[in-house]
Amino acid sequence: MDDVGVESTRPDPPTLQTVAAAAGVSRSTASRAINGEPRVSPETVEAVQRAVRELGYSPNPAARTLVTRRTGSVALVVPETGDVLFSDPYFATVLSGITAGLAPSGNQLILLIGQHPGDGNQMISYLRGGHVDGAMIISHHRADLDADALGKIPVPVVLGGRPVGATLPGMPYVDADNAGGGRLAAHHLAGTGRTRLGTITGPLDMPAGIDRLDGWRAGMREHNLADDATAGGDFTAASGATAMARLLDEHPDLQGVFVASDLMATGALQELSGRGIRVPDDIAVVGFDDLMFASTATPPLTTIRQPTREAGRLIAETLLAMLDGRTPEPAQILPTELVRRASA
Amino acid sequence: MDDVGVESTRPDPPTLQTVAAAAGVSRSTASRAINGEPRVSPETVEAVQRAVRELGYSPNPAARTLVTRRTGSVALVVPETGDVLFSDPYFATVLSGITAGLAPSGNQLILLIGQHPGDGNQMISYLRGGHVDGAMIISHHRADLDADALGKIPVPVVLGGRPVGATLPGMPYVDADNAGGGRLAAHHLAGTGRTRLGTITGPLDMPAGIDRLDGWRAGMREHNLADDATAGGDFTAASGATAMARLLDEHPDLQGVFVASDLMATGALQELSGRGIRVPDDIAVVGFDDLMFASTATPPLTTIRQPTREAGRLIAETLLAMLDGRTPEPAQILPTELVRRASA
DNA sequence: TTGAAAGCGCTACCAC
DNA sequence: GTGGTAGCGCTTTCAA
Repeated sequence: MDDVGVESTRPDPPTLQTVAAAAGVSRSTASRAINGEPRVSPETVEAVQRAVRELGYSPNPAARTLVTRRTGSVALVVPETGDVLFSDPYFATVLSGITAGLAPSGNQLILLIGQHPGDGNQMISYLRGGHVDGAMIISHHRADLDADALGKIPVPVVLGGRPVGATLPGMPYVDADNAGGGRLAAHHLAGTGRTRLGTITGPLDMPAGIDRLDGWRAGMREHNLADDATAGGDFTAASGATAMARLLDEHPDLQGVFVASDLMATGALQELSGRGIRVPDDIAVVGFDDLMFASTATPPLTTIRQPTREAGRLIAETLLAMLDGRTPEPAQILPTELVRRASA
Repeated sequence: MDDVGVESTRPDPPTLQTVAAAAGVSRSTASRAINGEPRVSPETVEAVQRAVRELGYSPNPAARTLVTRRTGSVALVVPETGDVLFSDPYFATVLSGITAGLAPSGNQLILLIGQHPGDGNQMISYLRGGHVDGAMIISHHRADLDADALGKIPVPVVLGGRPVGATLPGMPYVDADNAGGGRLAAHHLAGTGRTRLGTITGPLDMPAGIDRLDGWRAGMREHNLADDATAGGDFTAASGATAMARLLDEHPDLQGVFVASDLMATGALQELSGRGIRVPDDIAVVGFDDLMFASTATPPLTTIRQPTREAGRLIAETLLAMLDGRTPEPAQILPTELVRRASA
């Protein structure tokens, strides 16, 4: 046994060559056996598999990507800072749907999280670099979607949420029926006989913020009610409390409020409780999302349910379809529904 | 202009060859210019950069990785399901530290999240595949650390948190002084004259759970107090409430409680408030972490602060040092301190 | 069913 | 300071 190189330097990992030699076949055949191609004899497959096992071989992904032009991974882009991302259960839920949808394909999910607000375009350069086969972009704000920049992404992209302020040909999106949900909230609150109603909106540079407000206003109009009582939030609990305070100060006669997310609604409930205002007796509250918080809030939240997990799954499946060369629906809208609990 | 190929098929992206030709130099020179190597004439650099810009060239990462044997990315492994991950601000904070620590190196962070509890070993196979240059593993449970499996990872690994139930040579870790923090909590509560004290622990298959309990018990012994009142949680708010309920039922004379995380403490506070028990008058509460929740809780939490963000940064920097060929300290322990607020 | 050989795009060594 | 050339590990024609 030659023992060159006394240094305990890490040995080179086995290559396809090593495996082929050990199995007594050529590299080509070894490759075919490993990739499960049809025309390989059973005993050859067996021999190769044994060699793989014994050598602890695993294919070099870079080499494979170089020739197949497939990386086997897709990106999930979230142009929010980690703080926001991790404090809203919406993300956990949509992410679980995405991983579920992606699972059968064996693709690896690469999560790109914003470091600083507004560096969405920096992420886009990552997508252009050929690191991934496709991408999903969720929770985007208007500023994140520079149509020119997005257009240069050389891989399929699916959006979670309608793009706002940009036309993006060939870039399908999956969204909930936010406007329909806003209308549902309006109808429900108006249906209780309350007439002085207001809303706490999401960020108005996001489709989820804009469309829920639009739906709410449409509903108000249908009931001939004023739609002027609004305060803006940013989907965080703190902003919900602040907005609630402002709404109360400006409209002391308020009887009901539609809050555009459950997380903000928890903040609003806290503000109401702090002021000794009873829910729903004094003011009725309707939320949006129906995740976690809604049923455990005090009182349990009446809310508009959107199928968040299902949306995640659909986003992933749509991307997989595109990777497969199929052309998906340009827009897939999921229904929302009212869930009655105690708060309204 | 030849117009072969009528099909509007996506044109091949430019390669180094294309750039070199456009700049009137060889591939070698173009490569050096692009990688900022010293010995290239300024005018050459200029010409190459212009060609890059005009062609919209970006280097093929697979080809680069194949020859340099560096992927330019590192993995963050979190063997928790998305739900847990996204509901505890601990992760947001440690993640922000990690991205900050990684930033100067230009490495891309790849987040590997558990899909099902206990598939930590599946992630390990990803690490073995040569996709990344190194890895960080945080929030690991005993079951996630199979020493044999980890030993086969061919890249540097840094652990966030002391490994439990396994000796892992060459695998450094960064941790807070959890035991010290537990003792601090014991001293503080005992120092208020309360004698009937209990604790809500974290998961006892995690170092953070074990060590905080050990420290607490040591502190209790030093004050000659009984340490039998304990209930176990899993670091979620819900488990904190459940454990608090159990503790109250089993020890009606309880005067103070140390809860091993702020998130669990919020659950405990809710349970106490629901039973009409006043904090700190009837029962004093000390938490652990000092993130977000602690100061906004009702009442504001007295807690043991650990430098979470700093830990994240240190984890990243330690990994970078290893990628650089340096040998880091096998263990880096960060100090904890008592933060006095209203709850104890 | 198998093997030989070309080549994916890039870096790095060597000469000049 | 620059160019030629070999080769990273793999898949994929093309022949046999």
